[in-house]
Amino acid sequence: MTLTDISRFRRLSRAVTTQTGALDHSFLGLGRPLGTARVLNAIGHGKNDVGALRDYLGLDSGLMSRLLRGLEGEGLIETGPSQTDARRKVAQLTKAGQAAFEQYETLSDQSAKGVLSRYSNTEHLLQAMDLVATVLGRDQIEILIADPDDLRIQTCVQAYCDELSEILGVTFDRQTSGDPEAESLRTPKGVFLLAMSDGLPIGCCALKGQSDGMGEVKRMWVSPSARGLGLAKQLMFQIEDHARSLGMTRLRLDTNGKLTAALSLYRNDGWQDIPRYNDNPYAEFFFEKRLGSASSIG
Amino acid sequence: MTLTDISRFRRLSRAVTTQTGALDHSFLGLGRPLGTARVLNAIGHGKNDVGALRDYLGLDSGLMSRLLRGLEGEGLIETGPSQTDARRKVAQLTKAGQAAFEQYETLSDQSAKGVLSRYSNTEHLLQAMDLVATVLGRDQIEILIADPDDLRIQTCVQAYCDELSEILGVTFDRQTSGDPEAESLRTPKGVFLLAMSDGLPIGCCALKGQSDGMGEVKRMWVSPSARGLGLAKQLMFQIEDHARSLGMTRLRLDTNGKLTAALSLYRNDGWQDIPRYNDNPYAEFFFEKRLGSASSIG
DNA sequence: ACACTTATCTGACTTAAGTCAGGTAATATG
DNA sequence: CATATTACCTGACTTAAGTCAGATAAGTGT
Repeated sequence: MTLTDISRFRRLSRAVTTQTGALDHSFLGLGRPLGTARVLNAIGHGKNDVGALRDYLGLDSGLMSRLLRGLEGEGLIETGPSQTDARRKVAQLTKAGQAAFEQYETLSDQSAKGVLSRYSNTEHLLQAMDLVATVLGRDQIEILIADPDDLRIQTCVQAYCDELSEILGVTFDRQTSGDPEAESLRTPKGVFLLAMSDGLPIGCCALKGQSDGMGEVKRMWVSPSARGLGLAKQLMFQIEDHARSLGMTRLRLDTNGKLTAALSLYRNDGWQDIPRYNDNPYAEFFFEKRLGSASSIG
Repeated sequence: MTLTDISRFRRLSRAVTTQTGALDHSFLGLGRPLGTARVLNAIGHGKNDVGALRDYLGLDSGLMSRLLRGLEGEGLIETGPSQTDARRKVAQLTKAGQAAFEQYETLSDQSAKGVLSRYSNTEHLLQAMDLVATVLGRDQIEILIADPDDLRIQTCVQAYCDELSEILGVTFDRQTSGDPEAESLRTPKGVFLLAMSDGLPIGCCALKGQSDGMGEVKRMWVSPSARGLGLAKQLMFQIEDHARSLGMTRLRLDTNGKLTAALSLYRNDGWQDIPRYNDNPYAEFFFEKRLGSASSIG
């Protein structure tokens, strides 16, 4: 790590503080203090539970209470006890609150448009932004179990297919590659993991349940903007954990020789080369891993 | 512009607010309020003039005064009247102030290192950060006149040569290409423009004075991180303005066919193809532009 | 039913930040 | 030289933000 690298990063940091400072400041243009505006926006974005709100915004419970009271006084929100636990409170936007929220949204969108229009190669810029945001927000990457039919999973799988088509130089057809039945990717047979970073799906990995304690790993994909962070390894680790808790003892997967990063991931992670076990025309390498026992899912 | 583009940008914005919020917050770890810390850091970074400080940090004169008094009370700075104008004040770090400043610097460096170490392809990440920072900080790009021997100019010219070598596939030698005498690039004969974005040199362009109202444009270069912002056009516009005010009536330049962006810039900007006028072996295209009269340098 | 925990509220604080109307000394201008 | 103007200072304010110690009501475990 050279000194110049650091100064280059700090340049981004400064640029970004200024810019987002300006963004936040623009919120003040609507006449509400920043704290109040933040609460209003968080509620607008679907954070209704007061406890979750406090957590998300990092506010003291006393302060939170007062801010909510203020918004209530302005007629922008309504609060009431949670249905499941009357100690908890939930907040909702009133019609007036929805209107105020949309003002903020419009402002924010305009600001974003303004920045994006400054640069001619928008896609290039957005990719850079994706990468920076993913790296800065790394702590907030969360891996969750999703349904195979979930729209976010579909987005990932589509990206996976598009990318394979490009790398292999032929159209990658899901059916031909042996697209698993959705049912075999749901609990209790299997599982579909989805990696999310601040609302954006950035990776997935499926575990397909078979018989005799055998499982197959499919659709391992990590978005280009999230590569180099060790996400694939993390996904694989969790897949193995799930496999164990589903009673599986062996895992298999197939892959293509052009996916060198995947090959080295598997080989460094205890997978053994085995002979072809299916007729997937895109597959050139086949791996198996025997699972040990002890483990836990964090 | 699609909705997704906007949401992708806003994702960066959020990630970055959080991160830089954390960065700023780390400043609080040293027990000084943010305002005080900002003033101390600004002075440490060479902003000594109190008026310039106020301007830079956007503070009210009363507040500024109090913050300075506080730092003085802690023994971290010393202030005194400016030598040129006794109404003005200048502030300097004391030995203790220097030590405190370095604590902040160390903290900031560590934080930057931490983020950079999260991602394996550091250069790729830094390029993305450069691009984002440049776009976000576009308003702060400033073009100034620099001496040909200025280190920042040398950095740009070196990058220019390296890049040409790569594009042309042969080592680009400055001497062979007709490296101009430094004197012909200084006022009153010519000018060397330097584009800076928040402390980083991101582009340059030289105007070489010749005889008979003739000038030659040399060393037009814009950093990859700053392309697509129209900076080359801006540089060229200012070069032409300087040429006029130096009494020039015609400009020439040569370029290589592989530099397609440059070719279209010149052709769209009123330059006429002319026959070869020198023996620069790297040059394949030659242009001339006749300068009109009225103009001003903003 | 009992003590205990949890989620939110309230009132009384503190601190940071910023605003504004003069005040003073140095400098610029006619 | 008298009269602005400028740069900074001071004191009296306001607002936003945050802290903390109870209070209250709802839920939990034995």
